[in-house]
Amino acid sequence: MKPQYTSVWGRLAAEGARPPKKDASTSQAQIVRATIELLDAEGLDALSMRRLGTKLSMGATSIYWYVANKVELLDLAMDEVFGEIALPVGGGLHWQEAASVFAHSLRQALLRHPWAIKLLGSRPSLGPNALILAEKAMILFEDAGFHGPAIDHAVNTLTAYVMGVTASESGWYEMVAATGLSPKQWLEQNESAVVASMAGRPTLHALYERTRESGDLRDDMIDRFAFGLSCVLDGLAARLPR
Amino acid sequence: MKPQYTSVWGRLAAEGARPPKKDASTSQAQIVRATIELLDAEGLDALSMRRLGTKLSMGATSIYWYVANKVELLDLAMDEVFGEIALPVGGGLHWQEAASVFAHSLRQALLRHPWAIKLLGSRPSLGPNALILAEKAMILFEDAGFHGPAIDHAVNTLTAYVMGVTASESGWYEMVAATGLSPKQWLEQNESAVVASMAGRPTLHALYERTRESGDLRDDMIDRFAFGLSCVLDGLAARLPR
DNA sequence: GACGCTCTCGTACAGTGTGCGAATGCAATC
DNA sequence: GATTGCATTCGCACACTGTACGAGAGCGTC
Repeated sequence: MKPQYTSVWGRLAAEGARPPKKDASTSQAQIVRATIELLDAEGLDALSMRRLGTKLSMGATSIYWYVANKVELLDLAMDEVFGEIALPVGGGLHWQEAASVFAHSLRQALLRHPWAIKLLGSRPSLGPNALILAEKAMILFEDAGFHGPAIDHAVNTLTAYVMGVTASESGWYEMVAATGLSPKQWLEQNESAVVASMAGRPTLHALYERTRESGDLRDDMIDRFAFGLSCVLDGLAARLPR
Repeated sequence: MKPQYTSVWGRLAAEGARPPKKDASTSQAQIVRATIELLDAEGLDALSMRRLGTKLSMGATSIYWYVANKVELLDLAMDEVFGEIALPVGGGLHWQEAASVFAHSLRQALLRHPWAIKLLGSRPSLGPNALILAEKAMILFEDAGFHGPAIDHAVNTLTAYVMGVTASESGWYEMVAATGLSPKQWLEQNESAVVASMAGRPTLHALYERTRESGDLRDDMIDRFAFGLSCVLDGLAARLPR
């Protein structure tokens, strides 16, 4: 039975101490950078190999010399995003502060690259930057005093929360952006529809009113994020063995 | 400026008290049901209008009589999933128990329909079942004693956590399933690659060893889920005004 | 000059979502 | 019963997708 590679990383590792083949790897880096630019600017659906090729002034199929296929390219782009995320470990910070920095950094990276959030659910992250980050996260909670499986559980709880909030936040932004309206305009324009659908749902309706009247929606989102984050961190602290 | 509909729900609400046109809506229900069957059985990528058409014994383009386009169809399917989720409210349960039931139910629904998790990040959920669920969730935390924005924050914290863990859990299952191997086999087969990539990352490596030696991976996943869930619930409880 | 290796790209194939317009079937009206 | 009109189906076409294939270009080494 031949081995089944499920990602770039598996393939690379299996090929052994890979000869980096300098030119090829720098070209690959350029391709990945262009990919991220295109994704950031126009979204996941706008990325096609042909468009990427013209952006790079090369034929669409030439890209395949540096990259096995489109999902591998996306894996590489994802790992680049993981490289942007800060996790200050070993700097004398209290673990809750370090975890908070990490959480905010993760959220911001995902909001900067909304396409990344859609890919997160699709495939596990096993690239070098993702592994470095995972290792740092585990060290963070190990130093905090967790042991054994609890380390893994703590890391997962925190990242799961951040990924979850950020996914819905970014989904909301994208939907609004798709109409070309500002969030405030969107709320006003859809007022009748939303209100109608909320007939008989007073609690939801009250939330809608609060949202519509609030000042800056981005600020609300940050408050919301901070609320949940402190819940998670408190819950983790309560599970620290003493 | 003509209104920009961003989803089925906006369009339906704007069309006013819609004449349900009985035949059409039952056919739409059949289409949605077939869609979900196809998605469950073969995944998001396998859903094409042509395949769905043959499954329904109709031409691909006939589907467009009942459904405006593919993303609207997916919105409808998503809302069906929301309909499967239990949230026992007003039954005399302690709020933490009810929240826990909800969390497990949400996780299981998403694991039953792994495609749904990938769509969750893409667009906000505004279908009728989603709204009912949101309303129930807000009532749950209102009854628990939260006030004002904290109600919304509590709901979001809990659902964000569940969505986040479940996304990575299901991503892992999908990746393993794509190789046709069992999770145990996958770990064995990829041992050398994984271990190599974890050189110099002792903490991560220790996690890998624990995972590889553990009995049932599904059980581990449930433990992990329960750990984070209790963190979140504890954190929420600590924020209850008293 | 001949080889081999790295790299580019044109062409082609099978597939996608969906707009359009012609065709069908069926119910109500004359 | 014939005719009209509407609901519904569907074949075709278009522009587009990822990528396999194979022909070629440029270049360093014998």
